[in-house]
Formats: sequence, C-alpha cells, structure tokens
Amino acid sequence: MDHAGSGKAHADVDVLDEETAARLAELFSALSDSSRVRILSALAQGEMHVGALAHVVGISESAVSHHLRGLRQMRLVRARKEGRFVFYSLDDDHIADLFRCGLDHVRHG
Amino acid sequence: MDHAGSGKAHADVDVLDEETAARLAELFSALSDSSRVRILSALAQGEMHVGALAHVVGISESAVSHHLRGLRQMRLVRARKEGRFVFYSLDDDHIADLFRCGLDHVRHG
DNA sequence: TTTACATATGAGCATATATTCATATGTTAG
DNA sequence: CTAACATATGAATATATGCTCATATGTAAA
Repeated sequence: MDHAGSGKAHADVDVLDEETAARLAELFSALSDSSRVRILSALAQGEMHVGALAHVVGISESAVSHHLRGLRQMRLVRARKEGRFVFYSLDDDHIADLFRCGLDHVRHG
Repeated sequence: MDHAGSGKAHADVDVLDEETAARLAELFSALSDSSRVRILSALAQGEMHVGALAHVVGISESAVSHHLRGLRQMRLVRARKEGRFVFYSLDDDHIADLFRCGLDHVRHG
C-alpha cells in the first residue's frame, strides 16, 4: 500500500494541494508583470488616480485600467471614487510586505 | 520645472525603475504557476530527485525538468548529481520565506 | 442640454508560456 | 559492448496574457 485514496500522492511528502497551489500561483501571477509591479510600487507611497498612474508608469490609461481590474479582483488594490477620478491604493500592508520580500531577494539574493 | 531628465518620470513619486521592476516581476513569475508552486512546496521539505517530484506533483518528468530549468536559472533551486539521479533543493531559505509570505496572504488575507 | 474629461471594458492581435512528444545526453547494470 | 534508466532539451501546439483601439459609462463644466 504505497498510497491511499487521500489527497496526498505520497505519504512521506505533503505537497500543497492543487487548489491552494493554484491560488498562491494566482497571487504571484498578479505580481509577475513589470507594469503591475511599477503600479504597485507607486501605490505603496500613497493613493493615486488612474491618469497619474499611467503617466508615472509610462503606459496608457487603458492598460492601467485593465491591470487595475485584475488587481482589484485579487483584492490587492482598493478603489475610491472622487468626482470623475478614481483613486487607487494598496488594499492592505500585507501587499507591501510581500513586495519588499521579493525586492530583498532581487537586490541582495 | 515638474520633471528633470533623470530616471524618474515625476518628482513627487518614485516608481521602481523598469529594470528592477522587470527583475522583480520575473521572480514572481517563477512562482506564478501551480505546478512550480507545488514543486517548490515539495522541495521546502527537503531535496528530491526529478522522478519523485514528477510523481508527487502529478505531471510528467519532462514537464518537471522544464520547470526546474527555469527555477535553476533564477537561482531558486539548486541541483546535486548523485549517480543517474539529480536531486534538487531550494537554493536558500529566502525562497521559503517568500513562499510563506504568499501563503499567509492566500490563507487569511 | 452639449462638450470635455476620467475611467472602464470588449475585441483583436502579438507575444509568452505550459505541456506533450520525440530525441539526446549521460549513467549504471549485465 | 548493449540495454535499461534518469534527466535534459528542442519542436510543436494550445492556451494565456498584455497592449492597443474603439467604444461605453459616468462626471463636471459651459
């Protein structure tokens, strides 16, 4: 009996289950594009509206909006309407932590 | 004078420069696939050879090998040859940290 | 109202990526 | 040597992804 009908493929190693792995991959996937990374790095300094983000990051407002949609759906950013502007900010400090954690590895890894 | 000829697009917000952003995105990109996430979660428990990883993760040895190549190039995993086997392990503890950091967000985020 | 502005969104395209298959390389056993 | 095994790798394919363009929605000013 080398494996039972449980979720684990092998008794002696417990891999992340497929669902958790998929969600984790999805999270990292949200950070796997340089435009999104720059958007988030800008938002790490305070809220900013779409047009300003586009200007600062250097891509079109449409592209920014598309990215923000994904980031919103993953609850990485939060939107606040003010007149015809929509200000975005990081949803919580946890995001910035994850961000810094990656930066550490990139810089002196 | 709202902007000089420096690397920054706007004086009052410093976005990550494109190169650093690209490297950070590349790092997260390495973790943006559920198969790779499961491979790394397995290696977090100790070194393992390719065939075992394939069995545990549930994808072909070829697919595992392709993934490991990318992970090796990004210095996320390290290879050790022993006879005809090649044992892989996480390159450093920093990887596991980044991993846990993401898991925290997924679980109680 | 009309006009201009700010953002959102769907379609289309071009590129990237994950997997499979076939094959190559390298190792051990007979 | 040959044969079986373990891993690596290139090609091909299918799917995913990022961007642009056109357009839609919503807000504010004239």
